[in-house]
Amino acid sequence: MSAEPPRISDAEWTVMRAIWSRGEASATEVVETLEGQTSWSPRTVRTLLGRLVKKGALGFREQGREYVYQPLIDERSTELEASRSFLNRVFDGKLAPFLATFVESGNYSADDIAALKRIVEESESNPPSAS
Amino acid sequence: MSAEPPRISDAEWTVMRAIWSRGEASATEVVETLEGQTSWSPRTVRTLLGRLVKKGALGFREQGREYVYQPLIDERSTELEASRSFLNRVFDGKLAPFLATFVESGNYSADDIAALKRIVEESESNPPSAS
DNA sequence: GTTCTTGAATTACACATGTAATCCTGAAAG
DNA sequence: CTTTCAGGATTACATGTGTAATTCAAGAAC
Repeated sequence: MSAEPPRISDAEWTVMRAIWSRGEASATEVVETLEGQTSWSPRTVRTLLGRLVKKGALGFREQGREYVYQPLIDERSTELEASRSFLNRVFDGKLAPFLATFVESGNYSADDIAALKRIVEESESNPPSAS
Repeated sequence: MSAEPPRISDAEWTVMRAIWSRGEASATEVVETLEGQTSWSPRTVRTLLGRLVKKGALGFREQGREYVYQPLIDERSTELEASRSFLNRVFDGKLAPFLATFVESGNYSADDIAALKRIVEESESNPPSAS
């Protein structure tokens, strides 16, 4: 029934995150948000916005001479899909080896540990299905 | 000093994992390994092997009429780099939101929880640096 | 009203990627 | 020796991606 979720490229993720974080945003606002984060020309940002519209990731309404863009895809589920696809590609779909490799390298923070703890506790009262 | 680690594409990851899992492998062996996992033509597999050599991800030695390919890049560090790059793209580099989103969806196994537990315990005796 | 400006739409362009087919060469088969 | 075959090397080709420049049209400024 529903179409496949569009594939979001690397650069496009940057734009989507800017818009998700604001709820909606005009092209100019996106450009401003991304200055300092990237060194893209405003042209480039507009190109990416256009591509995201064509892909069905963004919609827009006209506000005077400008477009105000809003997400048509859900942040959480898009992140989840990307996570799944990443784990499949690199870790055969398994979370544990990802954690092992990642954490082994020391690339995590106290926040991350807190998140882990919460997850472990939760899972104890509400166990997942088998491996 | 050392060159940038090569970017490995989606299809190339499949090939790399096949070779890492065997230590080294001839083209024919890789093709055989991937039958059943993919529906690629043997041509395609050979193309990917060639590209990985050109990228510096694989080396080879001649064995009779065939090449035997071996990894030139380390599995762990390549995985780590991919993980880092993924987290940056999708989760602003932060592990905790990734875990939250991923685990919230129920996409994890008892194994994963066990891995989490181990990590939490370890970190208690050996805390990470600040966020 | 004519010109300037600014957005959106269209076009550009090289390199990456998925997915092979074709070409070339040396070894195997006869 | 001549023909065949199997591998590697080269070429193909549409689509995606990063990164913009150019064009077009309507409102803003004279």
